[in-house]
Amino acid sequence: MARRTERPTGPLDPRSQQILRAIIEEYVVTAEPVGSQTLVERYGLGVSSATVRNVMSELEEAGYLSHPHTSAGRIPTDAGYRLYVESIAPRISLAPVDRLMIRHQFGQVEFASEQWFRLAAATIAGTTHAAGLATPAKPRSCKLRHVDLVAASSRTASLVVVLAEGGVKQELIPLEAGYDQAELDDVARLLNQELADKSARQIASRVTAMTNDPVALPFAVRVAQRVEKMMREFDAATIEDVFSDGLLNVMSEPEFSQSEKLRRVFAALQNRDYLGSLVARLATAGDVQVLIGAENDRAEMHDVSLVLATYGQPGRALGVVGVLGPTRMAYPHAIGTVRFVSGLMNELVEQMYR
Amino acid sequence: MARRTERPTGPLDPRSQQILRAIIEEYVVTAEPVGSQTLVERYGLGVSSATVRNVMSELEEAGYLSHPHTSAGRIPTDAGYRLYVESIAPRISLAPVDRLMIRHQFGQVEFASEQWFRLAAATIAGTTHAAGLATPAKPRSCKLRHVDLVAASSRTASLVVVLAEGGVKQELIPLEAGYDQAELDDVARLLNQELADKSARQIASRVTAMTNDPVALPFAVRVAQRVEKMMREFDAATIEDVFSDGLLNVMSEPEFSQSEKLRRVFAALQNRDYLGSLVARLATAGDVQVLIGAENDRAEMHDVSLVLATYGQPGRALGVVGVLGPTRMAYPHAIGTVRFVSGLMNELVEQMYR
DNA sequence: GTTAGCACTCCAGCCATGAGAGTGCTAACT
DNA sequence: AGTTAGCACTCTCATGGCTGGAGTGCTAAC
Repeated sequence: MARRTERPTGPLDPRSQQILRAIIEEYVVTAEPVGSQTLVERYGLGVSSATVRNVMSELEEAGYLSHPHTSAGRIPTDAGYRLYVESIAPRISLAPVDRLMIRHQFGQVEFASEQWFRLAAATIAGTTHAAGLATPAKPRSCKLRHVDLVAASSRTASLVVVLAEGGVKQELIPLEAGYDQAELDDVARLLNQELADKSARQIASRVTAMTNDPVALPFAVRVAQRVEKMMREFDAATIEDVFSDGLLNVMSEPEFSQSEKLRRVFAALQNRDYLGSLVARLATAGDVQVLIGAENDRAEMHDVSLVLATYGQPGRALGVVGVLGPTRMAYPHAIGTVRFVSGLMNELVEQMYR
Repeated sequence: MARRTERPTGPLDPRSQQILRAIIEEYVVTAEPVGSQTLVERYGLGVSSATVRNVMSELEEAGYLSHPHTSAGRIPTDAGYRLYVESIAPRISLAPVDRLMIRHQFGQVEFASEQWFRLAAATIAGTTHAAGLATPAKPRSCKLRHVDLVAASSRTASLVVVLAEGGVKQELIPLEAGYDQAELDDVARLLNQELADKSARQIASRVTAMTNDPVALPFAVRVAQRVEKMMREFDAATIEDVFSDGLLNVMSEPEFSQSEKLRRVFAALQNRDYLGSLVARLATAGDVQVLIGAENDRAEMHDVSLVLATYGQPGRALGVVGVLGPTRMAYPHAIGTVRFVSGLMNELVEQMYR
């Protein structure tokens, strides 16, 4: 209680910061509690282990470190990582070697935009040895560009919907009567007149009008309803498509050798709503965002950290790239990688949309 | 050595079979070696534990059972499971409850064929509590139906390729000059004349002809090359798209609580070639195929079993559905489910392609 | 061919033990 | 006042011996 007054409330003095940093960097590689001895040995601190112990106990009291048990070394708390990340984040930039490697990988794939985000996830997973996440840059709300009807067999047609923003979706649709391609073209032309360049909402109202129109061709109405449904799906599916790569990397981390925790993480990732809400949160923030352990809303994610950044243009298309790894993660490298990749993706999107 | 002559070479007598079956069924639920005592208690064998012990040691000598150590119960070997599966496989049919449930789930999704195979994987994972696998029914080799060029921005166009078999693929393509939609339509019309209803091979030769044609429009040639590339990808990507669901289920099995083994399995699954070769093997077999433990080529898969079946029509489109689980797996239910789902998928494909 | 009985084997859990790592405190030093 | 050496103390982890129990394999009797 007497010590209460000593509790540091303001920013840490430089030495404490240095020690915190050393502890984190040591722990990140060893995955074992760090003792005062190892610290003075491996990092040139210029003080004795006793002094380090004093500092460590202050840091613990301030909430930046914790003790698995008495007489064990310290491990960083989420707050410790947070402080660390904030102190280093602004001046992180990725090593030239890594930049070069990533650039090279992106050089391979041309303009097949569908593939960018997969590549981003794979690249991130590769260089960080954690899991890479990426979503395609889906437009906010999209307009129909063009509808296409192609006979696939005598009983089915393929309905292709193309968006102004470049997306495309295809479904099969049954035909009762023996429509031939010319008739399908007529229907498609009609629908394009009615629906092209309209948003999902506008299409919905046009389609209800058509549905109630007694002279409308029933087949055309059916197709129109289908188009409306597909447009609705486009709108809803902002982030449905999270691509992840390298979850296996995370599996081999020692803290996840008992698979139960990781199982929960996987399960949480499959929940689309969760990632959707994350992106919503990110959309406002400019730079790389780091969510450490318990800073994640979900209990399942309390043992992992996320390093995320958006890419694309706020008005038009927005996607997310990021890293998922243990809280004991090489943050500088992860942040550097995510920052660099999101920048690269920005350029690519820029190039794409003029 | 004296016993050598007693070694059973022919089929097992009924009682031995019954005991083998009981051991397997007990082991499948408990995941612990099965002793002679428990066996006579829980299964009405009508003989004493000593007799069971005799039979068990015969079964072990024949290679159907094994011993983790002396004085432990028996566990089935891969050969034991194999015998068991073969003895029950022909007369397995799924319980009406399960049939109903699966039918119901398939009732929800309409004609969006793209989604069938995902649904199949999810359904299988759900009812078997193991991992569900499914590939889309990709056509053997496909013909181009139709090409579409739509301006996406002043500098990019969206190139949509539609296959006769109903597939669709989209990529962005850069425009240097300020093409407008009318010009794009012209190019598309030209390409459709040249390339429609042709296979990937035929398109390739047409495109080389165009490339060498001095009067051909450079932009049209570029697009044609792109189309050719996309067609090649369609052809190559027979099985690239394996959808798996419920790998988490397998993670929670006791034999995989040390995650290393499972990690290997996941890694093997990511290798497309492996699954491709599996499908090739399957294509010839009519019914459900079961691959137990070491029967899998890959060492990584020696601790898991696969229950697989094809669906679709041999000539046209072929896909695979299946279960991946521990060798200690509820085979009857898995086989029943896979058989039923593949039948259902057959019907759906039938309906689709007339 | 089947069964009861029994010796034997091996594992899993338990406890005690000791080494090692690391702390926290106190008293001396600068 | 801050730093350091010294030391007692705590806690974990690996080791080894011990015991109970489960299950087998064998033998002799039915």
